[in-house]
Amino acid sequence: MPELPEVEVTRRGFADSARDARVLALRLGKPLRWPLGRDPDAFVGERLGLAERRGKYIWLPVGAGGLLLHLGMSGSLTWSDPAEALPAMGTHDHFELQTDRGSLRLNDPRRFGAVVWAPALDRPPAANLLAGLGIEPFDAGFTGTYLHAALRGRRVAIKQALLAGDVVVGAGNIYACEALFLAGIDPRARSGRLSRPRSERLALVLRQVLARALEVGGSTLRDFSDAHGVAGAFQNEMHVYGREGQPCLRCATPIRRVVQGQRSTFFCPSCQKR
DNA sequence: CATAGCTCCTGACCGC
DNA sequence: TGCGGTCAGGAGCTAT
Repeated sequence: MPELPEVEVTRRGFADSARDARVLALRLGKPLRWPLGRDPDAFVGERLGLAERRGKYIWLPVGAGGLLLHLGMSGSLTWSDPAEALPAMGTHDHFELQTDRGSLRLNDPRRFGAVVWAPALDRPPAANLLAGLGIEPFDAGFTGTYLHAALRGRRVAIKQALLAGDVVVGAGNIYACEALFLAGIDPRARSGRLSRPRSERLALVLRQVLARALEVGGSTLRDFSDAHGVAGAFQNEMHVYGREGQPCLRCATPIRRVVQGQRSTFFCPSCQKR
């Protein structure tokens, strides 16, 4: 599942190559989450800017506007150089941007992903989709103090608060579970009850786990690969995610799985406290 | 405002 | 081997 590390790894994989490229054609496959919102032919001749990331979204400037892309849960973007023979669009290829410098293609079996045109990042529909997103975990403002204050008054479990993305962006199911394990916090703990020191600890380990995943190319459980088709390796370093029943790597207690908000949560009942 | 539930989609997996 | 049922999951949307 593409979370912040996977999205950022993807962005880095094509941003420089795509910058300043001229659009030759835009092709669409099956519908994604929302319609593109603009005539595909209108992109032809326009120039790409430098792709940036906000949360799990990628903003790719095109002409005077841009495309907001999301990988959903099974999407991957690949960049191929113009020299490479471009394979025909496959069943799960739903978007392709051909340029004079290469092609960007979105493959997404589940089609929870999105590619939406907006006249600017701060105008609809991009602005609507980004509204309400929390702080970037690598922003200097993301501190224990911030986290503690942002969670104040909340009754939802800390795991769900992390997933919601309105406090801090970037963590999906994998990294939320891993960060809580590393912080020694029970995922079912009420978010508003998190102490200052534990908030501090959580902010720190969340940044650390995301940074580590970024370093090793993200996590590849099934579909994910970077802009050059390379799989990530963080799945080999997971402590709790997907490890139900297996011994905790720290204390050997069997890892437990519970469901929170229709989502699986994995944790060590011994290492993680409320 | 905060929260819970529903929804999109399809490959993988399970039991018969 | 084939088939139906169930599950997973990001996040917007609706309802409470």
